[in-house]
Amino acid sequence: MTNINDIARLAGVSVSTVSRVLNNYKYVASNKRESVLKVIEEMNYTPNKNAIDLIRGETRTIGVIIPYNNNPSFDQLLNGILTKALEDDFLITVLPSKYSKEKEMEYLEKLKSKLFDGIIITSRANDWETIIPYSNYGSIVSCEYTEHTEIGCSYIDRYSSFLNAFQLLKNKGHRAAAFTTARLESNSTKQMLDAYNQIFGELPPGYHISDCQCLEDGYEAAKQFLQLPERPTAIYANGDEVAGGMYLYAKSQQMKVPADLVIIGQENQPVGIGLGLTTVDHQLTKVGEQACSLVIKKSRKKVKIPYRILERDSV
Amino acid sequence: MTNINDIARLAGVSVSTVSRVLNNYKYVASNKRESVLKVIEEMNYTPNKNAIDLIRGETRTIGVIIPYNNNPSFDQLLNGILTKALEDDFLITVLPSKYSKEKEMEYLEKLKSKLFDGIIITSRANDWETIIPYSNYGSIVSCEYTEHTEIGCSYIDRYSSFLNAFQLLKNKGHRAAAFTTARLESNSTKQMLDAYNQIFGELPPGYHISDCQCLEDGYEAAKQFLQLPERPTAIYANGDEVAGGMYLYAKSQQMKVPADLVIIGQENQPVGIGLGLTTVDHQLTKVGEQACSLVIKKSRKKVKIPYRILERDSV
DNA sequence: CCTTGACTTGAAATGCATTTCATAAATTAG
DNA sequence: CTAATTTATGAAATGCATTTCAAGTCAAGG
Repeated sequence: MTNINDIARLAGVSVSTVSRVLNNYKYVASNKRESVLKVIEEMNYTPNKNAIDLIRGETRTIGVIIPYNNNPSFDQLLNGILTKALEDDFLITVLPSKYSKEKEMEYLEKLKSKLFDGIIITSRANDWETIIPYSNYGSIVSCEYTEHTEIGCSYIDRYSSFLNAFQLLKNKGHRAAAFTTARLESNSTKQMLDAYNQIFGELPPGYHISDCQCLEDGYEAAKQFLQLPERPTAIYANGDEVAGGMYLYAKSQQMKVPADLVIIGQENQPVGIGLGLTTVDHQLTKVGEQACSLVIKKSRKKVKIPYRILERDSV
Repeated sequence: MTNINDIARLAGVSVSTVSRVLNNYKYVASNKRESVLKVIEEMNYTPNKNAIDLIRGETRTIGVIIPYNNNPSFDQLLNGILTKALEDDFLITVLPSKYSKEKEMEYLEKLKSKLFDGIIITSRANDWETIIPYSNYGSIVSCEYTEHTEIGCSYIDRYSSFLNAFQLLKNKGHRAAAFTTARLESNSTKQMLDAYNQIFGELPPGYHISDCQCLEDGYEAAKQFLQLPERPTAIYANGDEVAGGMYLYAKSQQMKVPADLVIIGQENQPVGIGLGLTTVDHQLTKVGEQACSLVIKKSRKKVKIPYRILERDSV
């Protein structure tokens, strides 16, 4: 491979001058600039990006930790992040964690090793205490709210959105509701339980199923809910695909939505539009865009993204 | 920042020895190894990955060119790629192109500049002639078939799948079918037109609408199709989300699927499962996995991934 | 005519870790 | 008890481009 020294030699100038040409520095005699460019062209030379990143100490690359790479919510976040990164000429490296603490640390180590200028954590397995020291090595932005001042946040007030959704159900005359969540130990699940308690009081046994991700999970969850002795009249699903599965199960039992069963979904996904499901749209694409914007600006601001409830025909 | 020289000095050894410890080289006296590790611990040292990549000449990072980052088909491909990359400890950088030739070249230049060990092209804007020279700088794998021996391929025989889908419709008694595609100038569209011609002969005017991506596009397409003087009895949609939109439009017109209108979708997406749409599943996740596997192995093989038709209730 | 500021250029230092080469000591084999 | 390995270590070269520093030229201003 030809490098900057070869170019300098062949063009009869110093490497400094070649570097100046490469970086469009003003003060280079035009004849020298010409001949350098000519040699670059002839030798088909491209500067080595690793050398540049090494000396500049930055890579214009952002790492994005996502637990699952086949999950529509994280796809929405990633979509927003990519859009913003493209605008500002940053690269995005996707870091799937499967909620493994070790994998997560491995990725944070890569921030420390100068591979990324910053990291966006869409969801995490480790404690903040473990993560925060790494904010010394690059900007870290979270898609979940945290008090810690070292971490920028682009977040949703989920507690409030859950409160609103449950209130909507209560207003329609339901005295309880079943619901699904993703990970049992997540912050989001905690907020869900709190919001439920706030609106409906005690949760009837069997009214909460966790680890739901996809349409099939929703189908199974609905089956379980509807086999309970006190079957729920309303269900909140943590995603429209999950809600879609519930809808299908209800249909298979000759139940009508919303007459026999009310379903409310989340994230405004295509299947929800298709089935006319009412949904709580947390606008994850916007959350992603904002997160990316914060990490690029090395900002530690806390930015709340508004959610909205899209009422369709399932409530 | 502390570097390998600092560690060497503080541990009273040479940088070579520190490097040996770092890379678990066998022949290091255990007492020296201990003291090096101790200093590394104390100084909270992490080697600079850019320096390592520079000298090793490889990054264990693969770039993935995708035209759209909010498209379910490309999400499926990416999903497969990420799964395989995680297994083999490679990183994935997502490179959105929007089918811009310039952006694409920019990304290929990054391969040349040693930022990536290889590139996966899920779909392209440039000619192969323009792309191929870059295969000298790293392995390039395409998710579309090409004769060029420089390029590895993990591909689907779309012509065959379209042939099969149209034959299915013909067998059910349809004498023509309308269909949607993504980009008009894509290879896939060409194959579609050829397959149509093979099965049904000449395409009735207005029976092909391009640039369809999402549910809303499908809704609009169905509207246009069903307003034609000779309205089609069957439609092939380039994606289940598009098909979902068609389904919705048909419903809005009090039409029954499949009695009044037959719809066949593509890629086995959640909305299709939800609506019970028959679909041509090209198994894009597998295509992605295979593509990633090829690029990691620097293989130029041509691997055909089998498709399958999932018959549900819309045909 | 001298000073000042705008140009122009190259040598050398810098960023950081790996790897080759040379050397030497300690074992093992014959 | 040699010869051949194995073990152990450091100096120096290597990968590559940027940036600072020093120094020189040239033209304009006073």
